Amino acid sequence: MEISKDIKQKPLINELTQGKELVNQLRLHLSPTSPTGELLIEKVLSSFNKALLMLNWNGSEAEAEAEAGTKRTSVAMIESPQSMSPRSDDSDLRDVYKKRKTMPRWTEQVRVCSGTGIEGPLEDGYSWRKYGQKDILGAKYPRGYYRCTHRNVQGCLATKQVQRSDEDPLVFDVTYRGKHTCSQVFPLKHALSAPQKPDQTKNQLQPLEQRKINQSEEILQKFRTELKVKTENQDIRELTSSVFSFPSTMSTEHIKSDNDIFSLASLNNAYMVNLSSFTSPTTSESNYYSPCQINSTGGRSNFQTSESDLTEIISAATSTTNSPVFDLDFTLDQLDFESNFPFDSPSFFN
DNA sequence: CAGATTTGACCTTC
DNA sequence: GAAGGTCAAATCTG
Repeated sequence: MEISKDIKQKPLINELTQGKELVNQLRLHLSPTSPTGELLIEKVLSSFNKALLMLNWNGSEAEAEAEAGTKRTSVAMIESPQSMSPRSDDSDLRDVYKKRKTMPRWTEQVRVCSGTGIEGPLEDGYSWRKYGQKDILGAKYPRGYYRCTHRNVQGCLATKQVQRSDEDPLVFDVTYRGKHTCSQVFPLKHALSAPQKPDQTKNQLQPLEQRKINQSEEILQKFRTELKVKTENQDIRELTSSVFSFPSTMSTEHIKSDNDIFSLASLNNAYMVNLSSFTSPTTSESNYYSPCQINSTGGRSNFQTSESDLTEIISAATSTTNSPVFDLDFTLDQLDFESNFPFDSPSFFN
């Protein structure tokens, strides 16, 4: 019992740790003349710490693991992408398997909402290409193998495996391997760009910079929305609703500062872990799924929509009343999407 | 026609 | 030898 709880919490703890790390990086690259920014960072860090505390995390274990993962990653990533070349000799192929073993690896369980009308799969900000599928012994459903679309071009070695759960077909185990080294700052072709509807000229008319800002906000919105997903136990739900309520003012302001380290790429990397994409999870499925969390804008109706619509909903992020019918009942507090919410109010953290 | 998916074959690991 | 993971040719799709 306790063990399974640990298993559930581990990814969350890793995420929080990574979040802290990123905030620290942001701090380093924040203009020293921005006391407001510094204050906000303090508060975000405080929230992360509180969250970790709530998880009864003593800090050593997860941090060590997260760090190990990072280091392992960097080792793996430095290697040249030769493995993508066609197998020319045996040593090349063996390298691939060696690399596979040393790559950081983590698993996420994601519950999805089924819907018959969903037009397409939800993206996680990265584009994946399916390169294989395998029937797994003892598993009802085949396992799908995906790798980064930019593997050939940029040598990005990130891969993931999507395995549908036997017990609950709405649950997918997503195993990620390696981190993205590709510069998919905005792989927005699908995920983060505004829906390319003919009548929606918002993006087309906006200057590039403004679009970037909006996209950043979308990412953060998505980030905090996604983080709720994993909060399958109610204790944490409360936690996330406060901890991850990044005010949009902050996101805009900070990302606009154009500092490289807390680039959108790293942000993307940070939240990527949480966003499991379901690009055709299994070939045998005719239904498309989208993670429930995407629909965590507080509503209650059985929500069937395209990914474009999802993006729209996320970016709109106002006061819709849709929500999944599944047991994951993340009703977001109104304040979550209230951009004017006094995030820096002292009472907020008390 | 380019890029994505499918699927059988092949490779490594255990 | 079985199982998991990857490759790559064939096929599909927009």
